[in-house]
Amino acid sequence: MKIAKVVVDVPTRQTDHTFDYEIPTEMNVEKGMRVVVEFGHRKVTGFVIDLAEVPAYDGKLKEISELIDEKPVLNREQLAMADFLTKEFFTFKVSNLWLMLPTMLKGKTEKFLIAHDFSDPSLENIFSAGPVKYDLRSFTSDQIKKIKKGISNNQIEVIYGQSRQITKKYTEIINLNISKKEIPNQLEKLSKTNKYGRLFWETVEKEGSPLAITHLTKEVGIPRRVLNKLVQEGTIEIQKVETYRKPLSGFAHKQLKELKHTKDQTRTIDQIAASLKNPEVFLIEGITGSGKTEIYRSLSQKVINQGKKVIILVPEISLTPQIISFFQQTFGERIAVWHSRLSRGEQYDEWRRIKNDEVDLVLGVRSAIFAPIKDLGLIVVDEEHENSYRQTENPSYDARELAKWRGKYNSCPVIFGSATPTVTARAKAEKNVYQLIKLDKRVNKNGHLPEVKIVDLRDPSVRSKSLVFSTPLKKAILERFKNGEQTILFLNRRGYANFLECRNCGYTFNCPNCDVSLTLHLYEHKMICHYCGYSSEIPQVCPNCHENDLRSFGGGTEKVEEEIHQLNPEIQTLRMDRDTTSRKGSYQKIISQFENHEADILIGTQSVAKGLNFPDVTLVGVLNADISLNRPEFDASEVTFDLLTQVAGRAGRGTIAGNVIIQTYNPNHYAIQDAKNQNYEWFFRQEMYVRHLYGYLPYYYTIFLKITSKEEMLALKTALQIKETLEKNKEAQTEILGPAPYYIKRINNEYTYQLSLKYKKDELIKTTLQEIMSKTQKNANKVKISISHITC
DNA sequence: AGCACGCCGACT
DNA sequence: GTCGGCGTGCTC
Repeated sequence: MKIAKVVVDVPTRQTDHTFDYEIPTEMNVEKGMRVVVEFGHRKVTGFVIDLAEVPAYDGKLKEISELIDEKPVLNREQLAMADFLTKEFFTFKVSNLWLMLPTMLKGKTEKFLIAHDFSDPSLENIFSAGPVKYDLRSFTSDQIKKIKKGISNNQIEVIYGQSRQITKKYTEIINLNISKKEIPNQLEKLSKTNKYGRLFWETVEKEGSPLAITHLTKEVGIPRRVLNKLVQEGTIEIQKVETYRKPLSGFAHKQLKELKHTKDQTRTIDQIAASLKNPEVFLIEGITGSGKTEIYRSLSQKVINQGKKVIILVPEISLTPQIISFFQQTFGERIAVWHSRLSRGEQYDEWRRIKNDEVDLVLGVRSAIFAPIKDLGLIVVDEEHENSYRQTENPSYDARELAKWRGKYNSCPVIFGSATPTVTARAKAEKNVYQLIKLDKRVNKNGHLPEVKIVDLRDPSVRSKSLVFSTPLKKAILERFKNGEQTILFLNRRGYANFLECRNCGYTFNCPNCDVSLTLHLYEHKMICHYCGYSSEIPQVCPNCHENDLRSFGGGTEKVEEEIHQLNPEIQTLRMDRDTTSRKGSYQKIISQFENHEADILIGTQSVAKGLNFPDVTLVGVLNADISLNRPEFDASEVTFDLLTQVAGRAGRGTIAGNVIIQTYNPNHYAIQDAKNQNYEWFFRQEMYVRHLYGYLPYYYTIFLKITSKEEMLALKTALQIKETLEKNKEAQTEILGPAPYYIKRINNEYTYQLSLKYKKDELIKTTLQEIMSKTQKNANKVKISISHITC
């Protein structure tokens, strides 16, 4: 008997294993194919991840109902990758398998109903239009009863189908029915006045066939009717062929001139090139402008020349047309891009190009690490410190961990590159787990680092009437405006104010569902909770004492904008935060407006800190460096240091030197001091000391368990039970901290308690966690448990 | 009795 | 995730 081991598309702990199905004799099933199987009383999609001759299950096996794919959609490496993810990140196998497929293939098997008998008039208007999706929520209980009855007496038929249809793009091309040698003959036969006929044959002679019809009609300018006539004559034929939707088709295709490498670049390239067959990890610690991208390009070329392939990961924000064309200039059509702005069709076609071996290099974001590329010879993770490489929503994973995994699997090097590497990565380099390469010189020697000044907000002499600007920053802003230079202001908080208080009675406005204050958004005229989305009107008087003496605290980007206008109404501002960039294209629009000097000041959150390049910006103001510093996360200092270093890099990119002003209540904090001095190595030493002191990464791995319930005591009780189980099944050195209330205990009326596990080496704890997850599934609707495993 | 509702467990 | 089985408790 031929048996398929199937992972069914039912993402729960209890079904997170394979189910055996018999393969019908005529069915050609391979590993990595999707199938439809009967599972209980319904049909679901499943992945065949293994084949066997003997069943592991005692009961009677069902047969596979349907084969979805003619060829495997997942290769062996991807199946193994899904395995790794399940073990490392405690996620469901199916969910991990789905991660590897383009959206267009992510269809579920759904139930549809067709009525054959409209004897019941109330059913007629539901079913007269054809098959109806069987969704209990869309019917009334009365209708459900009738439908069930209809199914049992065969008046209604149940069919199964895939929820998403695959679309392909077709292009019409012309094929010649005559040989090329006969073209001069054809030309001679034409009458003098037949200019389109002449144009057609001349084009075919010059460009060869087949030719796309759109090319002939749009670019060459031959009317369709002329082509139709040629078809009638029998000299040509029109054929429909499938073509790829190419996101790169609009890009210019100029040849890259050979770049001269600096000594540093040559040294780096040689060092990595010497171990292209080893699964080594290199960490390039290179300041901005040290020419890392050219190193990646040059190494990719070497790898591809040896017949191998490359994945280059970059953060979403860095995947700009410039970097795409940089790689395209060398590799032309043989590259694929992968990012969230691709349409479903483009994504599917890029995926197929990669799978069909038509691509040597994949340039993409986090999820590009799943690309089905064969014969990997190099993996690059640029801006290694970016936390966007970690997906926190389920199924969670870390692309950096996967990069290392694929490096080992393919026995090829992995390069992590950053100006400010994660402390964890840098520590591994210290222990020679990674090979450290430092680049501390700029390719363009004219670039200069901006001068960074720290303003101590505790100092009364710098305080002004303004809630958001100190006197030195205010002065600097007005100066730049006078000189016609541009300024970027960074504040990691959107809205107008994050706090509203009655000065008469002290009443504060909190979210009714969460333990947080409501944020005042003047632009939308609402008080909004940033955690659950609750919103209410902006109050005019205090609901407690009815006095009209409300005051706001904790300014956000809207407040900054308002104060700028109060400072000088002539200053033009642009605001870039989640509220102004939610619409498609709005992000790009703000950038180009600022580039064209339509505004003097760009105010924004996170997004203004990263990757932008405005040569005319000479001042960068960080309004409150403490917001990210005070976050209750173990890596708050690291994130702050990275952020400040990045923001500072936005100033003085042109010919005029730049200035950076950082406002803070913690002027002596090492993260702020080291960012001021742009001294990564110093920061690394001090952060390592702190991490050691508190037992955090990289000294200990950390697993966070969040236990959430609508009933607070149930959450706490479950957390305590889990702790007890863990205590009994762990290595001696593993520490379990908590349960402690999550830093916001109540979100959306659900209470969260947290356990933190710290360990150096503990395989036992992982199995214990898997067991705990499957046991507590029983009252999953009352208590939710989520695990996050921090490895980088 | 008749049913609505919630909980539980099986699913190859 | 989804559905059937089963116990509980409410209504007629």
